[in-house]
Amino acid sequence: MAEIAEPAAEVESSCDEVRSILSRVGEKWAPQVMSELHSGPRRFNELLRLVAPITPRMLTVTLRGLESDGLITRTVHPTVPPQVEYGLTRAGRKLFGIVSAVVGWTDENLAAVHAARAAYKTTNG
Amino acid sequence: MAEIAEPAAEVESSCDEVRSILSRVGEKWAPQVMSELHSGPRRFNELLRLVAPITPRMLTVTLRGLESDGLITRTVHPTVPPQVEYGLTRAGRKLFGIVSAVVGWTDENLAAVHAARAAYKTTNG
DNA sequence: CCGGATCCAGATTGATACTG
DNA sequence: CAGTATCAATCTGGATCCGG
Repeated sequence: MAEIAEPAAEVESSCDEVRSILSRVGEKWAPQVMSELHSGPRRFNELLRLVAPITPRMLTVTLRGLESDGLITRTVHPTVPPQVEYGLTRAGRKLFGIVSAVVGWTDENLAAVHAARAAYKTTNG
Repeated sequence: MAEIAEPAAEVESSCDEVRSILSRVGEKWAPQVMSELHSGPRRFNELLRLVAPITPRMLTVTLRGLESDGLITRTVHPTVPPQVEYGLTRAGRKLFGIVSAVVGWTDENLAAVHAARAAYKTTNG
């Protein structure tokens, strides 16, 4: 299992890959979508309601992005009306665990972040 | 110490804050800058060389962003010529630990990511 | 030496309406 | 149900030149 707080020496090596992942989960709606899928597989319109007020277009874009990086699966059931189910892959679940660590960090450091922002605003514009 | 793989229930609460942090460390040059500062305090032109080929403007923008969130400190030494030293704060070091977890994830799942991208390209675009 | 100011191209996001 | 199409607005990163 991946440990955090490792000194990290090889940030340079796969640097672009890391950034692409960081950017992916940093997209506007990605964390919420992954969070909902972490509870279990969901269908398009379920996500549309759960991740409100996301638009259909942005949900599609977000899902396609996550799918293209192998973080979620898209399963089409050839029924009438059509059913499409989205779910986290194993890799996606692991990555969401790390995102959760960022959530934990944010909770712990929220005061510090706000203080820094206020101080920055005071010092500068 | 923050543990990863926590189920994460409160992603909604501080959701915007989490996203702002995710976006911050997902900025183009932020991981490299934090990586260099993790080794110890650096001056502007040192970073300019180490994080090449970053431009002065983007280094300034990146440093200001990280500073405004309390992830790095900016210390001006009133000498001639002026010296400015940048360093990670305690919160910044912790957050970089989490970023390192993403680096680890990327190393472990690089093959899966590439396979997913290839498969996605084949199926679609 | 350490940036700031200006201008610009491309990427991201959103509102709205429509379809197999 | 599960998306697409189109248009507009905003944000981001970069090139270049300027200043304390």
